[in-house]
Amino acid sequence: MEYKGKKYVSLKELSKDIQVPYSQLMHRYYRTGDIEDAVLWAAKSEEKKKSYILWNRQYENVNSIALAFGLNAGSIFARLKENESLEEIVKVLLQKETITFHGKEYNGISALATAYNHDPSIIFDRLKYGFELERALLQPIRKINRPEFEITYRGKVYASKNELYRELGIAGVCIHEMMTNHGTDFETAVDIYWETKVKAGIPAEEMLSYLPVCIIRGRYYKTVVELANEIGISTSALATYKYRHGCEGVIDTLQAMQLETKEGYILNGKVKTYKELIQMGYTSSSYRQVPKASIPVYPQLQKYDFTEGCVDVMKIYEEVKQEKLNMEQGMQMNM
DNA sequence: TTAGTGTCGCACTGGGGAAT
DNA sequence: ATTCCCCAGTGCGACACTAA
Repeated sequence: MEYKGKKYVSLKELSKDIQVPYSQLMHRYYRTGDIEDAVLWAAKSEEKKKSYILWNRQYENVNSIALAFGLNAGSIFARLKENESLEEIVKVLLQKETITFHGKEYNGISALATAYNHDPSIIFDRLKYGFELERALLQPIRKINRPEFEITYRGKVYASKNELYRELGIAGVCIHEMMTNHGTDFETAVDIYWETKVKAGIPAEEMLSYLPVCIIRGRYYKTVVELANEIGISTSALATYKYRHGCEGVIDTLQAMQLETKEGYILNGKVKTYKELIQMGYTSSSYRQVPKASIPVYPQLQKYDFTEGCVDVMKIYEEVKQEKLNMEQGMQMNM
């Protein structure tokens, strides 16, 4: 074969001569039959491989690096665009652990975007075409003027779906996910989110990229794990109680758990359980002489108030979702 | 409480079209 | 060339639930 005017007896010889990996060259060449293209492709693949070498270790892609170091891949991507070395990026990110912007720490770009009341998708988009964080977050979003993107929701006209997301403070991914996971149409998906948001008392201007499990006096709990950790109870205890007692949400479960009491025995001013008394040498008849008292099963919960300012968002969401899905089904039945 | 199980959704990723 | 828009994924860890 011939490459750049020079003749070679084999691909192998060519690969050796121009220092391009043989297997990639062969792979491409036998599919396209174009030697120029194959060389470019093979060289590029080699270069790409090299670009993901970090501390003498080869990675498939940025995602695997992010995974290996517990970092946000998006942050690495954004910095790679600034031509920083991979080493430097990871080092810096490892030190910070989270994304720092204007002196505040955020757990990922998505959290940062919503903190600035942006739909994360537009921030991802902007980063994709090279915006730096500052610009991506602060530059106003241009108005668009394309009638084909216009959409009407509850009588109001929005220039695009994205504008509707911004106005209602619901990230597009939420709507998209609802549509794919529950097979709803666009309007029903928006209805479900919007109504949940309103009923939960979350202001429209607050952008949501997820629904919190619950809100307790202004604090959003993203997961049950987060809540359980904070109040000092295991998630399994919470889940089991909920399951066994048929509770509807996390808040009513906690309320019920708070009221749960068991028999205790007062000994020298301290509360002992039946089991402890037996271990201490009491017999099945003598322990009955010890004065009894009713004590809470979950003492760690007693100091919390789960009624005032508590919103069980997941419960509201489930109710609204069921109602809307039934309504949608009813509509289809009538048609 | 731990273990098992199956599902879900977070946080992107990617790619194309068109107005600006 | 840039910057919006749209849609369509997707990996995998986190999750809820259940049982023992």
